[in-house]
Amino acid sequence: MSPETEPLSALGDLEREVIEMFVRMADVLNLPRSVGEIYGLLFVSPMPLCLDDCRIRLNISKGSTSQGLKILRSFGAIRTTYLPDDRKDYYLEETSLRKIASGFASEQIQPHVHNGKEHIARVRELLAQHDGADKAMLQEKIDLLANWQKRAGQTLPLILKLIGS
Amino acid sequence: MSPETEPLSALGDLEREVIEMFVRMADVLNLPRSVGEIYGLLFVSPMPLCLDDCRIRLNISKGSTSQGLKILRSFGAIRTTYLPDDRKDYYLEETSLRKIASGFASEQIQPHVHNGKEHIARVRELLAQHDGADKAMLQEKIDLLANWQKRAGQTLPLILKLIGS
DNA sequence: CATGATGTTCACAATTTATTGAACAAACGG
DNA sequence: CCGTTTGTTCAATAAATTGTGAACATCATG
Repeated sequence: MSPETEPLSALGDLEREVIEMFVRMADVLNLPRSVGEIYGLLFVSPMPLCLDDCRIRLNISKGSTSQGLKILRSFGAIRTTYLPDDRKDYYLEETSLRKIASGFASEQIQPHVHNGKEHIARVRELLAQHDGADKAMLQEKIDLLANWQKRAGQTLPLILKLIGS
Repeated sequence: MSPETEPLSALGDLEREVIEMFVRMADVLNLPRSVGEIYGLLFVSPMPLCLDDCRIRLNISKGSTSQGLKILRSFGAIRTTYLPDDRKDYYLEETSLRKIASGFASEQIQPHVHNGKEHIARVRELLAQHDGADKAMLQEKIDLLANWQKRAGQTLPLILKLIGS
């Protein structure tokens, strides 16, 4: 009569709706759809789930499930729990937005920012060698670019502070 | 001898390097590569460029160029200038990070956030109809989700303030 | 009008990214 | 050791995204 809640049953309307929200978030964050699905499922689930629970309920492949769980672990969006007398890994969603955002920032965004710094250094070298009427203008532009870079780098940690606990 | 600076010549090392930075930024922001290329070219260029200048120097198609300029206009990353005695549109990069970020936020991010609100309302409806032992837990989870949504919505404008002028 | 210059659109092609599933560890218990 | 359970990896495939270029609109000018 009432909708199923066991991990191996099909998804109910409410679960599907919540999962869809996370699929959209995944899209905004440029993560594979399956990552959103898995996190969403764990989020609505009242109990920790193992790889096969996720795979079966979401009807996705073993490979995608394994990859998706790995990505979610990589920025701390999920945690592992060990159930007694069970060899399988069970997963639990992290519910602290700050922790997730922080993990995401340091794993998926910082690398780009860091890389950007090296790039600017390289551009500055090239500018030193450069001769021409436009040199002054280029100097200004590159300073502006470095300034953007700096502000972006400062803003990230600030956002995390603002997001609070 | 010294590198070319005329709009119709091939790209110099410095230009290529700067453009590559913007291509990477485009990637982070989930925009097509060509959009990054076009903005980068306008950014390093000492003078406004028209569609054909961009197309030829970047060696991309007319279609991509037209689309890319449209996207950049859509969130105010570039502006149009009119040169006397010339029917063509010339484009100039916007150099205010605040303006660009603000345009990007309202054009590319807000829609998702807005959509999210409707979604939560729908989930709440479904929860009202829902019976089961897990109802209390789901209520908490959905409240948490709504809270995230709210904080994300508040954080966006705050970021823009922090980015300053 | 006819012409040429400028810019947009859109079906198709090329490219990139995600998913699948089978082969491969690893580890446990008999 | 062997078979079973669990999870990972990766080459092949499928799906989604981006780029192309030709056809089309627009408009200023003679």
